Amino acid sequence: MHKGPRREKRNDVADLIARDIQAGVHSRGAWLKQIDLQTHYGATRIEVRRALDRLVLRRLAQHEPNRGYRVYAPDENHTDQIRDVRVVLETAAAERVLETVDAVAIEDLRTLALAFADLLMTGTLLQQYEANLAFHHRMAQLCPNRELADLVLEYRGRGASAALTQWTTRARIEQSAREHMEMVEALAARDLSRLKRVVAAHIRQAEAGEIDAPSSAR
Amino acid sequence: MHKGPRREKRNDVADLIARDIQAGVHSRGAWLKQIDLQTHYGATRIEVRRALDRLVLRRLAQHEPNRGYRVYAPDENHTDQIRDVRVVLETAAAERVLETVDAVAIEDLRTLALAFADLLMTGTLLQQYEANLAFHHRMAQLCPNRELADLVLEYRGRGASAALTQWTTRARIEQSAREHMEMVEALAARDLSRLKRVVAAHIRQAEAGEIDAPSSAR
DNA sequence: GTTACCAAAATTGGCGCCAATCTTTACATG
DNA sequence: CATGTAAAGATTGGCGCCAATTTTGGTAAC
Repeated sequence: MHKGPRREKRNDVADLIARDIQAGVHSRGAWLKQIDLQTHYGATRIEVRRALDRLVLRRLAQHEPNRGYRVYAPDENHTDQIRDVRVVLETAAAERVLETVDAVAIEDLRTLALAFADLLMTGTLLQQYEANLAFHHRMAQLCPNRELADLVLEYRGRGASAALTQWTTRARIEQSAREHMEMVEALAARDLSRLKRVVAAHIRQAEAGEIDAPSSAR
Repeated sequence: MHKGPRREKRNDVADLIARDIQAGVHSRGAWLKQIDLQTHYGATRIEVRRALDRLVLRRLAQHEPNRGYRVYAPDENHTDQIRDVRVVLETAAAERVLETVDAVAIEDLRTLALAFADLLMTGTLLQQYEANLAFHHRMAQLCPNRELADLVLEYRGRGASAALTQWTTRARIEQSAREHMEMVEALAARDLSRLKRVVAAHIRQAEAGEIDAPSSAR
């Protein structure tokens, strides 16, 4: 387990630790000792240091000189703000997707949305997670503004992943699957306001009606 | 010169280099050689490396393994995309500013806008640049979503700075000053659509009429 | 004159070592 | 038994060294 693939450690270590922080493996306030991290993640000392430095920039850890790094679990306020930013970015991206997408790409997306829906019955959580990721990645790729698309994907990795925190009930996952389908339908119908509404609701994990005011998060 | 204050080198070196990149000291595409940087900024090798790593995360530099770091050099198409992202971010931020700003803050902004306008006659380009920066920094600070505000400021540093590339004529700078004032007026009048229009026009450096379609940039 | 190739120089980037600092333990003192 | 103090241990974090790689400069061959 401790010897994953060797490619691109440069980003990976920070992402792995970030994932584990959000999954609760490292409890908040706990010290992130460099020795533990290098043994646990199979990384070298320098990679660990770089990762810790990046976690500070992401506000997932804080640094106390000569003491070390400790987990700084994002407070509720902060995660709300990140979610708010995601709504801004993804609705803007969706708007640009809608303007340029063609029928082939829409069918492609529909296939991915259906694949996710199918896995609700038969798949493991990991498979569902990956199918969900595939759908959103494809959606981002359809955004003609690559810069915006990259930013969307970057911020998807920030807030706690939905698979761990928000897919609490089967009903909630099924709701996500329905929202995927509705995005595809809105794209096919070129219905911009509907698309933006469902994208925002999907991120906020709220009913589409509740999220009309794009301002609640402070 | 090479012995600045010793506090908090951890962030400072990256910020110093970032500032110089935006000021044009390091031309785009140029190699950021570690030895040059440590002599020029009076920093150690490790500080330079950390700074370079952070500049990559901020997308102000690119890393090529075993070659080094070079100043990020977006092509024209990419620059358009970054500008498009800035419109998305700053209009969203402006919307959130409008919802929470009070009369005192508006007067504060008006003072900064007037200070910029005054410098059009009397000030140097550098003073104008800094007054412009002060106005936009204050505007960002008024955004209750800190994450969004930080992202706005980060993206202001990407793309070429307006002072060097877009303030080509006196008329254009005066237009910028007028737009600052109009933002203040729109805030005071709680006129959201007007505010968004002028913010978008300000970024695109186009007349407010031309930019209604938020989609032109690919 | 141009191209191919090889050697030398320069640069990056990783690793180990060690000093500085903080924490813990042991001990002495009241 | 509590408390203050000093030594020992553990951890971080910086510095120098060196291998890997690329670029440069020079030389020979065509």
